[in-house]
Amino acid sequence: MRIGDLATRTDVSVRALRYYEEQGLLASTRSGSGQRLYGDAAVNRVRLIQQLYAAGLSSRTIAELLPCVDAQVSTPESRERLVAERDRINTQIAELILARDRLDDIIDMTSRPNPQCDYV
Amino acid sequence: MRIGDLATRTDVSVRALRYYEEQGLLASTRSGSGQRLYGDAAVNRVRLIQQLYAAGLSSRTIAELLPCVDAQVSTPESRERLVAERDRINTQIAELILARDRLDDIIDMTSRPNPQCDYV
DNA sequence: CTAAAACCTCACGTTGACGTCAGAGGCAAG
DNA sequence: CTTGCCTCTGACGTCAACGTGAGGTTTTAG
Repeated sequence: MRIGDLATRTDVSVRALRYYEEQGLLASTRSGSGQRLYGDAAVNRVRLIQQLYAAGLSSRTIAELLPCVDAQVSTPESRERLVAERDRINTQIAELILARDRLDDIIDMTSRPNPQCDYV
Repeated sequence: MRIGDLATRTDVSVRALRYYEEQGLLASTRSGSGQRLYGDAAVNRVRLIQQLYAAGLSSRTIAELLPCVDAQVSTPESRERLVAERDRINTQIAELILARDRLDDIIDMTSRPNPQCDYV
């Protein structure tokens, strides 16, 4: 498939896909005229990349991680890295839950008609 | 207290505090010579701001929200905004959990000695 | 055959939350 | 009174993940 198809299937922009390649996250073969060609596996690859981005990992970090995923092997260093990222995500989840609860409080607080303003 | 003290107490940079003021998030009185002065309440204010930033809200959104917090009143529009942000955070939490589980899988997968490589 | 749509490679623009440096003034201690 | 730290206001720098346009080639539909 060509880049436009992959973009449609993954709901990621063409520019982003080229960027992923530039960052070493997504490989492609080229047609005779130089157009990028992808196999079906690229769809899941892009989804994985998106998921890792969503988790707050940088291109650089993802680039260092993907070879482990591909080879299904991790060195002590990369494992340490993976665990560190997971812990960071856990921390971030906890922060988000706190913030959400805080927002809930604010919503409750400001939604309830203020007793001091009630009349009759 | 002066800005350096507030920075120390909240573990937020002096530059960030000035930025918050610039964005209308944090008020200060001024000394005769123009230095910013803060009351003790500023500490919690900054913490709230940090929490909302951590939740992914922009300065602009926070600026529109804080008056509601202060007045403990929300208009239908601001309430809608608050609920939308909370939902966004919930979505983000779900995404993070997915990503974390994915990372866990990767960690497991790459940590377990590969059976195909075992010998004797 | 031709026009539209998709693709290519530069390469500069964007955005947000600050970092950082410059140059100048303010303030408690010795 | 001066040394040293804190503070002030600009104002430019940063960084990441793309967006966007230029200028040109390729593929596809009719």
